[in-house]
Order: sequence, then C-alpha cells, then structure tokens
Amino acid sequence: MDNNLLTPNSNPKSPSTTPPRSSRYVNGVDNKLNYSVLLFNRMIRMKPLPLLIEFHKLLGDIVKMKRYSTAISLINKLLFLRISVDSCMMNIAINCFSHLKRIDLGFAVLGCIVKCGHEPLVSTYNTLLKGLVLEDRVYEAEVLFKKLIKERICEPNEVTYGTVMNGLCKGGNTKMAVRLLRYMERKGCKPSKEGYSTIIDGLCKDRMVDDALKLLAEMVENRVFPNVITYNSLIYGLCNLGRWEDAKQMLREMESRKINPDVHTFNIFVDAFCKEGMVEDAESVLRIMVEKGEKPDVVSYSALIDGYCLRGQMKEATAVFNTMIDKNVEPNVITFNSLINGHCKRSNIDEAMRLFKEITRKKLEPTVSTYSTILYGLFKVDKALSLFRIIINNGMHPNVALYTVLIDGSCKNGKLDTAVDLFSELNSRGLQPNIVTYNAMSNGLCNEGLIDEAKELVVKMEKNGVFPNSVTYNIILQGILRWKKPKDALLHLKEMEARGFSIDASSFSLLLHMVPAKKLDSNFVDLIQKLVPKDILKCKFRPAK
DNA sequence: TTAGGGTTAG
Repeated sequence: MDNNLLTPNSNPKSPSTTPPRSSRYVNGVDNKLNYSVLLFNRMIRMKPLPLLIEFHKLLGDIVKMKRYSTAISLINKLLFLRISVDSCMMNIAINCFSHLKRIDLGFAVLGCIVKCGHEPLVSTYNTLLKGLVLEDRVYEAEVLFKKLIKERICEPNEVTYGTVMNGLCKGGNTKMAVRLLRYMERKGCKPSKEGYSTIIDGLCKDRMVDDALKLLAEMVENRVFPNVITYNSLIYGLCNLGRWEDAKQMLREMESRKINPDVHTFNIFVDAFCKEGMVEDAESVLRIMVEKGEKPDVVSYSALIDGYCLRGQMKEATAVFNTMIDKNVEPNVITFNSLINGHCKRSNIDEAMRLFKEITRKKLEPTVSTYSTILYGLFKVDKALSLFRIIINNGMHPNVALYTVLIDGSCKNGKLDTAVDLFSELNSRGLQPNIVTYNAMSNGLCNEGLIDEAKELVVKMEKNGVFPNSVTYNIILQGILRWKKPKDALLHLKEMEARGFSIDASSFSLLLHMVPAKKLDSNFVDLIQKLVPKDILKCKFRPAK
C-alpha cells in the first residue's frame, strides 16, 4: 500500500515511541510499551520477516495500552519499509485515529484502502462508525449506517448494530436504539451481550430501570448471558433511583451466576453512597473492596473525596487525598475539582487557588468545571472580575464559556449591571452568546423581576439564530410564577405545550407552592399533567397504599 | 488472544 498513507503530519504532537508524559511517570505501562517497541524494531529486521499476524498481536497490545500515536507511527514504519500491510492492519490504524479523535484521518485510510483496490471489510466500517460516535457525530454515523444498508455496501453484523445502538443511546435516543434492536432481530441478526448491554445501559441512564430489567430477562431467555458490565449498568440505574435493596439483589444475582464484581461495581456503590451523604457507608464499601482483592483506583478515591467535600468536611477529604498519594494512585483533574469546590464553598479561597496551581504543576488540563468552580468561589470575595481582567491582560483570549460563567456568577450575586456589561462586551469581542449564555442572562433578569425584559431577550436570541430550549422556558416560567399572576403562567404553559417542552422538577415544585389551589382549575391541571414528565409525578404523588 | 461494539467519578 501507499507509503504516504499514514504520514498525515496534521497531528502536531507527532507520533513518537515515547509517550507524551513526564519522566516522573515511568511505570509498568511505559516499560511494557518500550519493550513492545523494541520487539517491533527487532521484528522488522528479521529475515524472513515474521508473519503479519505477529505484528497484529504486537500492535493490539500497544492499542490496549492506549498508546495510539505509537501504534500509528509503527504502522507508518512498515509502510515506509514497503512491508505489505493488510486490511486488518489498516483497521488498527483507523481505530487509533478514532481514539485520537481524528476520524477524518480514519476516512482518509478508507480512501487509500479503496484506491489500492482492496475491499473494505465490515469491520473497517464498524471502526469508522465507532470513530464517529467517539466524536459525538452520531447523526453522521446514522447516515453512514443507512448508506451501508441501502447501497448494499456491506452486510451489517452484530458489531455494526451494537456500535450504532451505542451511538443512539449516547445521543440520548434510547427509543430509537430499542427500535434498531428489534430491527436487527427481524433481519435474523442475533444481538450479542454487548448489544443488549448497550440498550440496558441507555435505559438505566434514562431512569427506565424496570424496562432495563425486562430486557435482562429477555436476553437470558434468548440464551445470551449478562456479564459484569451488564450488571454494573443495572446497579448504577438502581442506585441512581435510590433502590438500594434492588441493587443489592443484583449483587446476589451476580453471585449466583458466578460473576465477580469488579472495581467499577464497587465504585458505583461508593459514588452513590457519597452522593446521598452516606460517606461512612462508602468507606465500608472501600474496605470490602480491598478485602475482596480489588484495588481502589482514582475513581474510588475521587468519589470519596467528593462525598466529604459536599459535606464540607475538608479535613477528611484531604486525608483521603493523602491516602491516595501514599498508595501511588495519581489524582486527576476531577479529584482536584472536588477539592477546589469544597474549599470554595467554605470560602477558603487561598487553598482553592493553591490546588488550582497544583493542577498545572502536575501537567493536568483544567476543565471548564475547574474554571467555573474557581470563579464562583472568587465571586464570594469579589475577586472574580479582577482575576478575569488579569487573565485578559496576560494575553489570554476569553471564550464564551468563560464569559458565561462570569455573567451567571454576577447575576447570582446580585450584580445584574455587571452581567449586562459583560453581556455587551461579548459583542465587542466578536463572540456570539450561546444558549447557556442567554439562559444565564434571562435567569438574572427574571430573578430581579424583569420578566418582560427576559422575554424580549428570548425574542432577540431567536432572531440571532439561537433557539430557546426547555431550560429557557423553565427559567421564564419560574420568573412568572414568582412575580406575575397565575393567569400569565397559564399562557406560558400553553406556549410550552405548543413547543413541546416539559416542566422540570424545580418549576413543578414552585408551581405547587405559588399557585393557590383554588386557581388550579381544570385547564391548569390538564396542562400540568401533559407537561410534567411521568417520573416527577410518580415521586411527588406516590399514591398511599 | 489477529482487527471492530457495551460499564464508574466533577
């Protein structure tokens, strides 16, 4: 194949055999990687050359270590040496590009495969579909999938269906994923445990755990057996609904099927307990985990730290942080975000700032969450805007997200004027406010009773091509409920119905508090029933037995 | 076990 195939040069961090990490991190994976690369270099010098399958195995190992750039550079080497490369090797390359979020280069490889007169395999398309899903380009994945079927390019297999179903679930369209599952069954393609698990996971994330449990029963009936991943999704869904007994029942079911819980299983419990404020229970799970021979990882410790931070117990949170360092578990940016959040909530800005600097010192990337947490913290001591000005003076170009945090923070701290100034400043910098920015601004206006101004802003945003979403409508609804007459709320609810938006939990609770019962005529009740999602009604009005 | 699909944390 063409030896220029995999020399894109478009990846500025050019593929190298050394991982892009500092030398402090020399660990088992790096040693293994160095050994693999050494072996590879020996293999290409052997005469006769080892079978291609040996190269596949070696590259497969490197992919498992997630060193995608290294794998690509090694395939490049083969091409450069004119060692013939097959479709399987090209699939490995496409897979690596997918993980590097460069599916465009993956498609370039497909082009080369075709140009060289090779037939792309169904697995090639599966890998490309996965790449699109990984980049959140689910719609394009759907288009490609339909094209494969319509133009009979290849016969989709259970992996193809599984990949597309996963994309649909990730894109929030679990219903469509279920329909695809039924479609593949009709076509005589038996779903695998991965396929069922994908849908079960989607249903659990949508809080439709009972449907997920039905699907579990169905897969077993079809003699497809769940594994630890299937159960992890179900346990997550059940814990998320506070159905602890059912979650425990799942553990018992796993035991009877001889499926061992893994580090994920324990982490789901640790996290769920922490979110409920039951940090002591989470600590017990951690102990059980160790007893069972599973090593707590960065997720386990971070969840625990977050639990303590949420309760304002910074001493305990710091103790857990020190434990993880002692155990050689590297904290990540999420760990730091929790600690920063905890310190900000307790107005310990100096400590929050110290940790913020620690993130960059550790060569980690702060996330939008990091910035917003720090800025919200700084709002309390009135330092946010001055920090923002320092950031700009240092030559950093602020983006819309940063402005949005400041606008939201200003509004929530009673500084509507500052928010309005910042909002106009966006324009002068050539930045376009997005839906989140508009919503933050509308919320600020509504909180000050400026409902009509908020409505005008909605008209303006639509003119600018940013369309109000369910959050916008709920913000305005809450404003009306607080400041206007029930009659106005009724009109607004009718508009929400016409636009297909529903009432969220906090608006609903406000609605019940603000509208006197006698005003709740049948018009109101009908609308509310239509607009409130069923799970909210269920939890608020569980009928007495 | 020669490539390709599914799970957890702010």
